[in-house]
Amino acid sequence: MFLKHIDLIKGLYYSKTASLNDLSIYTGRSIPYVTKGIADLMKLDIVKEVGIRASSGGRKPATYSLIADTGFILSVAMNQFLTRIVIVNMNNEFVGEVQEFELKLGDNKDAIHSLIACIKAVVVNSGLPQDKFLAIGITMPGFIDAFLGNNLSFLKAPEETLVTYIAKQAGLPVFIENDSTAIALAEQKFGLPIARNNSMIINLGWGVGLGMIINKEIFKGHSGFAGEFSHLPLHKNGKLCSCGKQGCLETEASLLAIEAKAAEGLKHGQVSSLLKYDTVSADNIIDEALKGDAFAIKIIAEAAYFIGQGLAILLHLMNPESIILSGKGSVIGKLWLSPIQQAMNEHCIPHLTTYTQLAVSNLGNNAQLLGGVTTVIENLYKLNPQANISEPT
Amino acid sequence: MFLKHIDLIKGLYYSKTASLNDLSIYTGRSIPYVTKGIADLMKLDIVKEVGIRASSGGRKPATYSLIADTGFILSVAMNQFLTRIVIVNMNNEFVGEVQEFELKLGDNKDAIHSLIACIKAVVVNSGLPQDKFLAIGITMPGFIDAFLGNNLSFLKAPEETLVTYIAKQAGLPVFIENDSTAIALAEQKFGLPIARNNSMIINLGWGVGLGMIINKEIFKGHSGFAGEFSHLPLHKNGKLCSCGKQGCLETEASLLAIEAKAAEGLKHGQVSSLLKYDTVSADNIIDEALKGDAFAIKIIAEAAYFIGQGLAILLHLMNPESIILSGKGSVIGKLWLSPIQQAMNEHCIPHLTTYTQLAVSNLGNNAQLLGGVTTVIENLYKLNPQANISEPT
DNA sequence: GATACTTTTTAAAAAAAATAAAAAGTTTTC
DNA sequence: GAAAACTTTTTATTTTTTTTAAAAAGTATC
Repeated sequence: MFLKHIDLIKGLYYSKTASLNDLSIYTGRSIPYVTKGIADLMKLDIVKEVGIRASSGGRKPATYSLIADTGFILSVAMNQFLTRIVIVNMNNEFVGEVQEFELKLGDNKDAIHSLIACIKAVVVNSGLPQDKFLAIGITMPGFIDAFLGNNLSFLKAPEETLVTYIAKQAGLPVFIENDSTAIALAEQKFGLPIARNNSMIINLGWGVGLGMIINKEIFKGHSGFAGEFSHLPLHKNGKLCSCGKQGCLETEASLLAIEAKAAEGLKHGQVSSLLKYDTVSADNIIDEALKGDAFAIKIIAEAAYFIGQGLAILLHLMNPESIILSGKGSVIGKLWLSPIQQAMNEHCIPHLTTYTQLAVSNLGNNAQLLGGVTTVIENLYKLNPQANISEPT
Repeated sequence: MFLKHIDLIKGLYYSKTASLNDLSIYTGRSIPYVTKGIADLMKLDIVKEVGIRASSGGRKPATYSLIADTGFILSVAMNQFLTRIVIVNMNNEFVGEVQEFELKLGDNKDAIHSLIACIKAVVVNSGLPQDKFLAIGITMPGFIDAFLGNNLSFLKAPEETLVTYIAKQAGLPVFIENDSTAIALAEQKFGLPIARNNSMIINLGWGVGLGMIINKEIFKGHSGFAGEFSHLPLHKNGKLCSCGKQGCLETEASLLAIEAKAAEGLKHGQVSSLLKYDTVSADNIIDEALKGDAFAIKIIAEAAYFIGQGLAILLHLMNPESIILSGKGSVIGKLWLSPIQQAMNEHCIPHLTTYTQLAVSNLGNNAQLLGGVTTVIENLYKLNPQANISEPT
């Protein structure tokens, strides 16, 4: 009964409020079918009617929404150094503040236990009953095997898959996804309209990630490794990359590369407001660039130009509707835009750039957290319904 | 009645012989539905039962095929210099020989009229009644707007679209497609099994074309320009490309580039069996390379290495199941393979190449012609059925 | 060589979509 | 400014398609 209507729940979740007609279009099913389904969900107290919407001519449609506290999702967004956790209700609203935990992913045998402790703490401190949580969505860097539930790069679990281990410890279903893929999911569902059909989502972070939306769907390639933008062999700089090769794009264009360049510059006597910090972090550089520090702006623009070079290649191959700058680094979106556009124009077939819009995400630093939620929603059909959204028998 | 069963006709065309169960899987419809459909098509004398197939245990299935002379398709495969035309029946068999016509596409105001004359000649000489032809499928280089039916690069028609003009002159429906896309279509339908789901089809010809198969479907991008592999900005050689930029991949790796390099080498005193030709053509180079000429092999290997460099980028981004070398140049497939594989290994993240198979097409020089046929079959639903496969009323 | 297991085909029931009609608004027009 | 014409949503009915079940026709095994 409940499982049959998962697509309606997804449609309502992503649109927040929808009419029967909207849902018929979203699900691709007939209006009578949707009408019956919504009636069922209202009987189960999962959906409620929220009002009548204006019409451009014709009868005004009734609109429906999910009931916000029917269930909650725990979204866990990890990067190399920081883990952020938030609780989200069925109206896609954050419940309480985003909580941050310093947690080093690489070279840290204890990472998985720290992670579980953080998750438990957030669940307990929320004051919400455990059975109100639908599932946990964890998003993080690395080669993720979402099917088996393992991260091939970080967080090895003892003698079972990462997902089953955390699920057992936390007492909740767990789904995992790669951080860049998660950000692409978030942009697809909650971002700009031009990001929905054919879009390249760039994750500006400690690497330069790429999530691809092709024909409205996330594309991960034959074995799940598509979108390795960060390791495109574009430079002959001899710099060794974490992947083992030399000259990868990320050796010149990631936040890590920017940090290194800043440190190098300051050591050689660069004048900059960055000098006031003991050790210069990416966050410092972002802050000072926003305040107008010339040196900070220059090294960001340099990295942006290299990203633009890579994007020119992407443009030739994929001819996307849009390229969206998202992830941690996108909060200084405007600083990236013009050098990227410049590089793209220089390196593309004439006029090819006119078919693709370059834009900064409107999701800010929340993209990855929303991607974790989306990962759960997309996997809703795998949950045993009785365990969570209870169905009157 | 007929239109409803187009998907069954497509399934039978591509598989040549199929059981009801095969067709149910192919069309995604239930067996009762397929059973009724095939019965309908048999009444219309479009399909016949061709026998009973062996079974791996259980009742032997009846198998069905299209009746070969129900209709014919004219496939026209053009390149910069040569146009090849063949008639194909409903069992995907060539009827008569492939006919070749020298026809220059670029800088030739008369090209469209020459083309129409060639088509008319083939139709008349076939001795088949005009109304037995379903449609004409024309495949050629250039930016093709398959929706409107225009080639933005070559063959401008006076005051209407290219498709409507040729259709009017030839008295038959016309569909057009880009040559590399057509080759990808042919590989998808008639090529190796590994080319069906996620495959990059390389068209080794006067340029280096790319047709992408993503999630079992041809991907053309947001505005139809995806797959511009030939113009990836990978070289700093200063060589001007036909696209207006410098250093495109095709300036080093296409048959045109190979011709130029051969001429250059011979002028500077290279020892080679190529010296016996007045002007060296790509066909000569291919021939002599096959016979073992060291110089010919060397320049082909050089070009192949550059293609491999480009493919490394493709591999990082798309993580395909396979890369298929197809098109005119694939007849010397084995000469390309090892330098391409070498370059891919050198420029890819370790192990990434192990997930992708590199293979030479089994369709030889027929890929583009088969692509023209496929273009027609894929557009079958647009035809007025009564005009061609006649339906008893 | 009878029994157990597969696969295909046919028949009956259930589900979903397409169609048609009704209801409820908007906009146009005289 | 009210009636006609047009839109859009909702409800009811019919048709199409799928699902389920059963039968038919083989193959493999002990």
